[in-house]
Amino acid sequence: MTQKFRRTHHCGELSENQVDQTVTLCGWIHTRRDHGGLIFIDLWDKNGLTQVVLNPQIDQLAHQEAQTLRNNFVIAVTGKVRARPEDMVNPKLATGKIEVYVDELEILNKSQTPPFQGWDDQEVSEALRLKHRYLDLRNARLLRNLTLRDQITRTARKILHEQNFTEVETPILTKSTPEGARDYLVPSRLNPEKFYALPQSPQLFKQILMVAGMDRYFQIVKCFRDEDLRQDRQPEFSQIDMEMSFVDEEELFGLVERMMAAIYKETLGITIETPFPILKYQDAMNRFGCDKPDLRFDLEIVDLADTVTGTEFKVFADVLKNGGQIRALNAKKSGEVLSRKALDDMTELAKTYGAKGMAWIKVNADGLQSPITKFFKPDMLDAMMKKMDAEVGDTIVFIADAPKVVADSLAHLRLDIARRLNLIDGKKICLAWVTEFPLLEYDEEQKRYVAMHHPFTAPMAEELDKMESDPGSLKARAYDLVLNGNEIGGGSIRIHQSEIQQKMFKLLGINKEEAEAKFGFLLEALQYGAPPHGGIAFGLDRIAMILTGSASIREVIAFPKTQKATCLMTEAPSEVDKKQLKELKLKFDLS
RNA sequence: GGGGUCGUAGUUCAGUUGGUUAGAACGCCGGCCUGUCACGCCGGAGGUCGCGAGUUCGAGUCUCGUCGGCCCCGCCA
Repeated sequence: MTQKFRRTHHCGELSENQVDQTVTLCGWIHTRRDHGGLIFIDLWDKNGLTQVVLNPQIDQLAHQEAQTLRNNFVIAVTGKVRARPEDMVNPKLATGKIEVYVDELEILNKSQTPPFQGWDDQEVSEALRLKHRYLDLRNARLLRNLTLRDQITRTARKILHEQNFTEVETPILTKSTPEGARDYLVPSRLNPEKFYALPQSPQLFKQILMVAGMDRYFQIVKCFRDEDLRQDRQPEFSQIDMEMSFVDEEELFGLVERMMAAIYKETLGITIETPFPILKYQDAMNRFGCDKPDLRFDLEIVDLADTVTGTEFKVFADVLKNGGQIRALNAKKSGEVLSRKALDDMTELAKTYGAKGMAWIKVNADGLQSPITKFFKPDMLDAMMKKMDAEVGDTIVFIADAPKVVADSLAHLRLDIARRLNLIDGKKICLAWVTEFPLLEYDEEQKRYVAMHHPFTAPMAEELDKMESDPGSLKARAYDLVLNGNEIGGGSIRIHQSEIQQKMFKLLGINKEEAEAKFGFLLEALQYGAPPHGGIAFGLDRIAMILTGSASIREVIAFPKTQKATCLMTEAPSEVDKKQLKELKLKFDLS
């Protein structure tokens, strides 16, 4: 260190206890108030602010030098801690009862005028914040977010180590595994025309660690998926990834619940209830229209098919005839809030999920108000209203369409209604397991089944015999952990027998040669004493986002990417030297 | 691939029906100031209105294209 004095304290830790001590503080000039005679400086580091005072009567030289100081300069000051007189105490500052009278001032570095003061809570465009992330990260909110994130990983590591887990690193340069998201590819110089892929998850490696007898593995690990970004999706993100041998759902759930409880306790001081409720996939879909329901409020979907069977209302009749559904939500006591305009907006929302429209009935004191009541006979209308438990002041919204459209639309309308009616208690924490997912989904485009979770997920034991006869009805030993309507983790009990794994590939339309080429190493490993095993992976960024109450995942990532997957600070991705391309034997097709 | 929205001083924004020299606040620069803590007072500098076409006597304002930020659909085993 070339500076004259070594730091003795952080800004923000001095109190009346250090009065009369000589201290050295280092930090950034947050604000400077030059009174001509006295100069006050609020000196900042990540621990807080301390006011330092330069008085020409104490040190002429330091005071003179302080006149050249500007915001954002990095300085070291040495001086005596003084108690502030009663009337000069600043109650807004943690260190407001003291100040440091400077004897010596050293400028450690100057600074350009920054484009914005990171410390302030002034609204600055996110693009500018990302370009100068080093300024932005000084903001107390972001510092808190990153600190909380650190507390999450620290707690997870602690709990998992206590439970005899070992953290093992798996490769970042690995093999491209189709089935799933797009891979990020890395060309291999030593193997021209061949590529590594960045892992979408350490899935296969952690299973192989189980074959190795590692017994309990975890890793806090970066994963990569080359898909479009969202508020809660980045191309590189972090997982708390774990896998256990000789485990079943019950044991795994218990362990995860202890980990989540510890995380809430350590980060926010909140005690959460365990065990978490378990919701079957099909029930979640029927009641909430999605597999990650927000359980902080009650509003549930009601099926009206039985009630409206035989209706002459063409829209409903046609949907029923074509195997569709008619389902509805009752927005209780929404009379005032769900105006005509609001209902129009909700219709637009439903349309984004493929609905052709949204029917509604308002239950007014003087009768029903609706564009569709005229199409129904009174007794059918009565039956519908009874089934919906409709009372004066309620609004019923209907979606009639194919099952997927009905589910998607109503799931989002449910959230929309909750926001409009203020049904969500922000303090509530609703964690739940969703289980018994279908093993397979039929992909219309590819005309084949694809794995809903991934192809290594075990089917439920009692259904093994159906693998050939009725694959579409198979259920998986897969589970998601849902927190306030967000999927924060997902996993499964895996297939540990190579015969079953091969059957699974067959169901997915992956033939022997293909399976061999893509996953041969796993199939081989499964033949050498693979224990029964299962695991789960948590989205660390999402958990941090929810625990910090952040609006976006970018608020809990130090250096996030934009929606076009670029980094505004480094300007990655960028063009590279021709020489580099040549070494990699890469050329672009410019046709 | 598609839909929406935003882009004006360093920053956050205003800018009327298309009309003279594009404004404010904060920040910045200079001066004054010994108890401020969002210090105060006085003065000053600072603009390719994202970029490119077009319409018009005249465009920050209207049209088209394009680039970028954000939100969403598709996509995300």
